[in-house]
Amino acid sequence: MSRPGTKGVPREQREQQILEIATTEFGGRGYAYTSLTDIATAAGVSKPLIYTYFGSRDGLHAACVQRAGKSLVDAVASAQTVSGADKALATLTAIFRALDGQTENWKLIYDTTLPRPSEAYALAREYQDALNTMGAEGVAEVLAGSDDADDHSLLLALWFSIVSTTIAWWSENPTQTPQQMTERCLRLFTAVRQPA
Amino acid sequence: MSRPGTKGVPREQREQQILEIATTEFGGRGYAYTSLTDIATAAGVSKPLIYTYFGSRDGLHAACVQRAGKSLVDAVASAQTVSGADKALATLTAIFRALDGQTENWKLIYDTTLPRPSEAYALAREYQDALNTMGAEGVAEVLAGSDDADDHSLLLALWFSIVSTTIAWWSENPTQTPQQMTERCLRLFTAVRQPA
DNA sequence: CGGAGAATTGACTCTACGGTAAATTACCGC
DNA sequence: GCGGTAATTTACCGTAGAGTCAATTCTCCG
Repeated sequence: MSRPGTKGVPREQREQQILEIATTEFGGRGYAYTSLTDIATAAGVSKPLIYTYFGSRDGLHAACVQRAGKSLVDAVASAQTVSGADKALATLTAIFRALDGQTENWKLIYDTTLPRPSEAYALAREYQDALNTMGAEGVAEVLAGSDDADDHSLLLALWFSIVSTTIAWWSENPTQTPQQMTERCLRLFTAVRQPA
Repeated sequence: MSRPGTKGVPREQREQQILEIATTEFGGRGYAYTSLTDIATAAGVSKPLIYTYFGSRDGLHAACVQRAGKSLVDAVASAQTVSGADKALATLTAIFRALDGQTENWKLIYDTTLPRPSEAYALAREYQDALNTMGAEGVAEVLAGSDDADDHSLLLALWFSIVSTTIAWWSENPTQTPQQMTERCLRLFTAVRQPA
């Protein structure tokens, strides 16, 4: 593309730029289908530069995941109002508000093409669990009477996947506002609750 | 490994053997992380043989998906008793019974590492949809009053993911019998229904 | 103005994988 | 027994992607 030699962009700034693009790429196509060459091209930068800054493909990916994960956790935490009843639904609402505009981050953290097991998956999983735990309290409430560990385990997994699916649905129907999503979920929730 | 020349195994039989092994490999590690060399080695057969019989990696994968998909659809269809109330739960039960021993097939059809979009994904998706539709009737019932298409769309996606997640959980806790799974789901279902 | 160090790249290596060509062996009908 | 055909392999090609080396240019400080 262009000649070698510095362009005067300081490292910190380039790193941020690369992280943003890489997050979009990794999140969009998935880890398994995103090559460093792809990212370098998209970022308008050469491959060796990425290596000098992030060490390896996995290093870059890890950096993206950390950034995205922190951002999501912060957003959800600060959006979470301590509502009394129906904590689960409140958490969903918080997530919807927090996610407005960070769907790339979400897709990165919940990338299903990550190899399992792997370092990359383990790291993403940490943030998944962190976000998960924020909703777990309300979920555990539902099974207050029971002490069956497997029941809790499965219900948590289900909660997990419900959130993921809803977000995925949202990112395929992006015209929806957080407000609308909340209302929609409330409708479905109550509909399911009512005996048929 | 061994010298060329036939070993007297007829084509049909070899094909079946390869299909079985390939299903396990594709289903286990995921499409994105399973190479033909892996499969050939696991099947104790050479790569060109697979090409002669299935044409390409995608050809082999497609054959696996068809086989697995048909088997699953058949099993679920025949296990599905027309119970009156709570069709969704009945379908889940049917799936649990049908799935006993075919978790490999399930993992293949619901492989999340498939590239999207792609022929391979489209085919797997067909069977996902087919299985999905079998439960969809009960799901639609829940929203009998509403005609909001988006509501139906999201709820269907959720149903979808609930089934997937439960199966995934099961395949990580394989000591559970279908009976136990059914009871567990019933417990969770009623627990969620009761207002907290 | 000169040079040290940061920023940046083109061009390379190595490996793994999808796919192919051609040769080899065993079986089966005549 | 013999030739045709089905079954099967070894050895190879082309490509793409991870990772590396050494050279080049800019900036900024003295």
